[in-house]
Amino acid sequence: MTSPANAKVSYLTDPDSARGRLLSKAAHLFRVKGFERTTVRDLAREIGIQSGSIFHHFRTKEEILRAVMEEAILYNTERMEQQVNAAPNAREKVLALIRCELESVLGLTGEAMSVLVYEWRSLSDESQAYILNLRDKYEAIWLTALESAKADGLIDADTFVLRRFLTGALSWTTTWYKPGRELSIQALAEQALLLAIKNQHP
Amino acid sequence: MTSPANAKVSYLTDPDSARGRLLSKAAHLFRVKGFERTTVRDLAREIGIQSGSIFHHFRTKEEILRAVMEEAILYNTERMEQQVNAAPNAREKVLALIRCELESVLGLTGEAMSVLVYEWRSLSDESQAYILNLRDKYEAIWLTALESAKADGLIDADTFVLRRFLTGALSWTTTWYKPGRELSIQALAEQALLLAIKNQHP
DNA sequence: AACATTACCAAGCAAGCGCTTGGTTTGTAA
DNA sequence: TTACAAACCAAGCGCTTGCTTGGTAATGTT
Repeated sequence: MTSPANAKVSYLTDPDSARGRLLSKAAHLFRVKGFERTTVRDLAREIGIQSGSIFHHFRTKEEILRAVMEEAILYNTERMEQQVNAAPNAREKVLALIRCELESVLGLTGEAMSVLVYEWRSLSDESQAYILNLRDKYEAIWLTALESAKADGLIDADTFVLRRFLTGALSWTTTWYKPGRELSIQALAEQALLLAIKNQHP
Repeated sequence: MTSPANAKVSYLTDPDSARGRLLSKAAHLFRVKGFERTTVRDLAREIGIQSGSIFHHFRTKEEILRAVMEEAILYNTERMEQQVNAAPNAREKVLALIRCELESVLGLTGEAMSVLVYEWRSLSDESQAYILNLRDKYEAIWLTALESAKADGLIDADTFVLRRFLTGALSWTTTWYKPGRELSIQALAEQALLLAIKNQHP
């Protein structure tokens, strides 16, 4: 009974399991302190076990980092695919992608996504290649949507350059955005859409 | 005669001096491997001295990181001030700032600027406060220019949010931009200006 | 009840880390 | 020549690191 039939979120280890708790604590510590500055003793203390016990669940510390990144990107790729398919037109598709990426960066998987962006260099070469492959699929969804928006005349800029500007702009929100009364994620997404698309009401 | 009268770049330690060489090698290694993964032995090997000799120039490893960041931000704040003052109107001022920031991120001080952005957490609390103070002055120049562009009707968006989007978009270029035939920094700056300003020819 | 598997503890090893120390070489100037 | 400081070396100390080991408790499964 490890995976109930009505599991809401695939690809994400049950957060009540030992592995799930370990991964979410790891994402938190890697985010706050960085991967290198986080010791297995820090992580063990946070979970409430001995440091050696961690290596019952993962073979190396780096494998924990890799699992954090893998889960985050698989989970968000799936969410993004769903929402982009549900959107009626190119403009809404781009808006959905922006909102999705903001939610993934600022919401539940925010810490893991930050780790994915900022702790990249701490992965081994093999892990980098593996995660890069997952990222390529994620990016393909973006480029398809941006291309169709350009075909509709909504975008002037080069879509590759635009996507990269957006990647930076959206991921950087994690350093300054505080979920408060002033600015909702939806409002933020609409501000970001203004960066990409020239005429809001054509 | 350590500082010649016709020094082109103030705030930047002479790159031929021991300290200057150490700082540029440090910026390089911190950029490529990250601060924590770079050992003083790595750094010493790169320079060609013994690891202990580093501590003749800096008291701690963290002090090296701080010096790398300090030099980069002081140098670029001065350059930015010069160019923004030389620009004739609000649009040109914003373009100059964008170009300046791209040049600082992609050019000579690129490695140091990346370190400034990505190794922030490795600074001690005191160093963070000190560098933050320098960043505030840097950001004030940006906000002034964006405000006057908004007053001229060139910008719709909230200037604070826009600046933060731009910070992310521009600093992220360091991960993908390769100086080549296809896309010059000037062209990239103009693409970025399209993000910020609605009507290029009002 | 018997077994098998999973989850964990307690202790510690080997390696690598930042940094210190005492002494030697190199550069500059009187 | 002498004087002196800056630059550097050779060696290593004390500590922390990721990870291992051999064993014990908890949790199903038959």
